[in-house]
Amino acid sequence: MPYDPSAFPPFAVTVDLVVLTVRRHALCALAVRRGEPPYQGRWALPGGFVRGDEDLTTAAARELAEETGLHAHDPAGPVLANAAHLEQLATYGDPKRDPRMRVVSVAHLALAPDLPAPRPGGDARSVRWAPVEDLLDQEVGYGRDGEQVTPLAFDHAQILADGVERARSKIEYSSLATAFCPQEFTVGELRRVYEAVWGVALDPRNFHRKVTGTPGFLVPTGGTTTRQGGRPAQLFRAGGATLLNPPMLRPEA
Amino acid sequence: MPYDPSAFPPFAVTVDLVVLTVRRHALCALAVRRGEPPYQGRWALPGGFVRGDEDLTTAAARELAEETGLHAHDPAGPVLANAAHLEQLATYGDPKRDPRMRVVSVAHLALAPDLPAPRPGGDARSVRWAPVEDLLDQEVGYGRDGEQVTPLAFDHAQILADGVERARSKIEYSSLATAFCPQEFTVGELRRVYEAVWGVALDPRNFHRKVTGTPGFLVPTGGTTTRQGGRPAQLFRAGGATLLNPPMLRPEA
DNA sequence: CCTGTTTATCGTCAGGAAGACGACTATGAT
DNA sequence: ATCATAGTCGTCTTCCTGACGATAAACAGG
Repeated sequence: MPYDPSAFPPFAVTVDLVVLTVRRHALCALAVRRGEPPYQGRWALPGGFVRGDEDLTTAAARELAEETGLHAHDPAGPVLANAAHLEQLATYGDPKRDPRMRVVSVAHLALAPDLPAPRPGGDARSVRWAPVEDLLDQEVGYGRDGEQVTPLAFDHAQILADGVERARSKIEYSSLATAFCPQEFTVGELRRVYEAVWGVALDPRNFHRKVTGTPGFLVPTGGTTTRQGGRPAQLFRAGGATLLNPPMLRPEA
Repeated sequence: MPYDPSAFPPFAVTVDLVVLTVRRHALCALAVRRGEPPYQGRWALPGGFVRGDEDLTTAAARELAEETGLHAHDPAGPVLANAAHLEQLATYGDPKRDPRMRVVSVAHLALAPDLPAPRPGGDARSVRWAPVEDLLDQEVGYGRDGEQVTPLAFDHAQILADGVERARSKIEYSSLATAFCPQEFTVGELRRVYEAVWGVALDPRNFHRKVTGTPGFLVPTGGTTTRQGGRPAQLFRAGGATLLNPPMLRPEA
């Protein structure tokens, strides 16, 4: 394949973001409202074009920062307060996925703690956190304020579903669930993350035994807190371990 | 983002293939020799441009068929003799990964049984199966015939490493290892697949208990065969189950 | 102050799965 | 006949999990 610009068709390349967080015991995703056709007025995943001199991950981190103010977590860099986990998810390139032109979208998955000030972007009406089950509802779904939130534009329902499935399976065998937690958190808060992402109830005693017994998963900080009423809980931060062995088992049924 | 062709830079989009098989107890990948610059004469992964009206998976399947004669396995279609598992792996888009122009490559992973007639493509000198450890050797590596096979062109060493890691982890919790086997195979042959992919030795008795005790993994065909000398073994084919629960545990250390 | 409620944490017990490994079986090679 | 090679069946111990009782430390309300 010699270098011949006419030998290949030009593509537009975008990054789309599945940004997940846990709010009020529910797994939520970031959605933006489209201002122009196609799919004008419909909700979509945040994203944008990759620039000519930009790496894919860089483009995803830039879009993430623009939409949420979150920084992608750099393992080599300093520990940031507003850091989110960011990884590539999959690439979607159906010739008809965008009616305007041939667009290949490299979807990324970001996991973020619940933002203390949930002010993603400047325009509150055009960006929102929505429970993923509302966004993925097969029937027409409505948000808390009664606004229609589905179906998502383009193939974004498929992308979101893939991202949710990736998150659900990845917290089984990695310590990624801590990406949904603030820097310091309790075992109960971590358990509620698992419960929200998986949509199941977990036994608090067995969960406590499992996470505290896995070396490198949690590091006690020494402090204690009462955040939900009840007995104060120990505070932990994420340990260095990234892989959980043996994994956290997701209840079947 | 209104439709404005000048608002985004054009990209070339390619598919690259990590085609893996098990030959002579070693995990091998398909490599092609480059005929033109850049990296002329170096080995690379097979791949090519995505056509203007083509889905990414379709493009990968087309390249796979062109290079190997293998068909991508379609779960809805008939059972083909020369069927390989094909899935998207990851996308690589560093601005400098191709010195000629901006190329985004959507890498795919294919798993194939050892071909009875290992004649991939027409030109035997330009296509070969090479053990992945030779291709990934940090030092300059040489193939069986003493020919230099590393370093691979472009970022293909990274792509290959990612594909190998995907295969290694995926056979843990799925029945994907059967994709390396012919339609009918013995427990011992399946075990040698695991041993080759993971590079470890497994206990034949525990392995036998595990795979025959997992419902839906293996279906006995009734026949028996002696392929390696020794007592004849039962023949099986892959069952319908795709997920292994509990998973096959990869020995640590 | 006392009691009930909530959340956290520790302990116990039975069942299942896996690693280590002995034993037996059915072929081919010498 | 004997040995080597592979396949298959069992046993035993250990570890992990799920189910669940019990205790601890906070708060709310009478």
